[in-house]
Amino acid sequence: MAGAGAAGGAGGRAAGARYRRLATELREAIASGAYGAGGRLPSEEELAQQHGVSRGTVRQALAVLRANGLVTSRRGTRRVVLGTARTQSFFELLSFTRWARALGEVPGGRTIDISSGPANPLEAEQLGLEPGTQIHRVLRLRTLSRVPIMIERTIYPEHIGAVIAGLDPDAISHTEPLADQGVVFADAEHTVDLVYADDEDARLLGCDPGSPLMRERRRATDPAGTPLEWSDDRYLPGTVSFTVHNSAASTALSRRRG
Amino acid sequence: MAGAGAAGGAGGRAAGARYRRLATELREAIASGAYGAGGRLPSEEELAQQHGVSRGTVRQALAVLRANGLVTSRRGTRRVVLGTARTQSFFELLSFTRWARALGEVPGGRTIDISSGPANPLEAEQLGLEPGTQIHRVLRLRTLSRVPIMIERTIYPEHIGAVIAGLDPDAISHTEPLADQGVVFADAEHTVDLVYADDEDARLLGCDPGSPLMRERRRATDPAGTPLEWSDDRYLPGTVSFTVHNSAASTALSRRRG
DNA sequence: TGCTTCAAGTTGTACAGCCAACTTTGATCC
DNA sequence: GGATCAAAGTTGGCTGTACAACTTGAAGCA
Repeated sequence: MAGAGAAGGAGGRAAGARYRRLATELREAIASGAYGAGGRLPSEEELAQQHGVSRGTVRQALAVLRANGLVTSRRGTRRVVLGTARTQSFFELLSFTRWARALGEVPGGRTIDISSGPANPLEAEQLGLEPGTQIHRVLRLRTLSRVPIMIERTIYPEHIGAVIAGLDPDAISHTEPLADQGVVFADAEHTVDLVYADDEDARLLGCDPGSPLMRERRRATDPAGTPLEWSDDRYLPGTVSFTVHNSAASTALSRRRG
Repeated sequence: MAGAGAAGGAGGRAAGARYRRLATELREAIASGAYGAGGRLPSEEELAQQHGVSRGTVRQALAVLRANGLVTSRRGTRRVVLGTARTQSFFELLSFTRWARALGEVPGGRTIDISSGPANPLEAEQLGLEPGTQIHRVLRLRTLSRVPIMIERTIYPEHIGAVIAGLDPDAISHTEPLADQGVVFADAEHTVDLVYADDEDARLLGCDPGSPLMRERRRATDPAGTPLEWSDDRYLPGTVSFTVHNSAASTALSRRRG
């Protein structure tokens, strides 16, 4: 069996690459407590034989768990289980709706304003376009179980905005219909800081002007690096926190001045 | 030349693994604009020949850049340069001193209080110890160019605290001496949210009690997953922001309720 | 012009093997 | 009893090979 290939070879019953499926299986096994809290994983060789794959494929799967902070990884000893699970996915961070549902809460959204027009220089830079290019703007109030939580100001390039504009105005999720239309979100950059509510923020969120808010600014791109959306989300205090795992091996987090 | 091995084989002049050195070289090449903004990288095969390594090693190096959000990565086309550079390292996030120096500012620290004693239940959980175990506590005011920026409350398990206690009280960095003593920081989990200054915060930072602060709570561990420190850092508004890059392939960021 | 088809180029996935570096354990020795 | 050393076990690192999946641009055709 030299060179089985990705989907054409032996397995091929489910979707995705073999190592991804293996990573999911291992994540679920850990979550179910199969190895215990703080327990040791089987050796790479054992896992390879158990699942009928090569050691290289096992290592790819384990690298995923490692990056998510689920297991340790050091030379000389078997891997140790750290967190029992972290179901959080890339999309739960991108989509307010997905996130809320994963929490077991009821997401809501009221579209305050929707418009399109030429991008000002700032907006153009955020979306990597030339100033004056047509863009779409959406302002929405987001709720959890009918309670206002966050105010969301998003801008889209024209080809994305056209899809958004065609949606049901009462649609709760905007991200999911995009995915259905074949728009692929691949990367995102999130910046978190503290700002003070302006008059519009205060009116919509029901707080005082000048009161503090958690701000998350986000730029999402497709696999080619082309910006798909840029958003400025402002949360009422006490409603969210952001958690990051990083390691000496792979760092994606940074602290910035101001 | 089948199976050259890590440091024993051909190269071996500098420190670290071959793919890490290659990743650094590529990062610097990108930062210097060698491939232009938005330019294309050479193919994996070309890079392999240019640097005298196998394609597998090139791919390991590129995976690092990918995780840092420096380049795209999609099947069928050459990689495209995204960000021009992100020198930020794991340690600049861990160490206030390292971070400040990378910014070109002068870091300062005044130790307000240092003590040791048995851990209360909360502290014990944060460090993964039994309640009542001896721990060390440090309270410090951090400054940039003599201006107060942040208040830092850190606790250490005994074996680390012993090293801290032996330091010069005026030492600016605590993390760096630990590294010199052979303490290896491998992983960290950071949680960012918004809190209101208590009386102590306000007195030390020179703000009003109840005024908003950015809080970063951090747990750092060694390669085996054993906690080395737990810290609660509170920044004055407008002094910092936190940025994260994540992708559908590897997610380490999550948003949480409250 | 506009469309399809094809071929070349590039990255993704998977396999196999080898050695190095490190951890742990147990045996040996003093 | 305690320190030292050897061996086994495990992960890290690197190479080589093969094929699949995808992107792109050019050729060909209507």
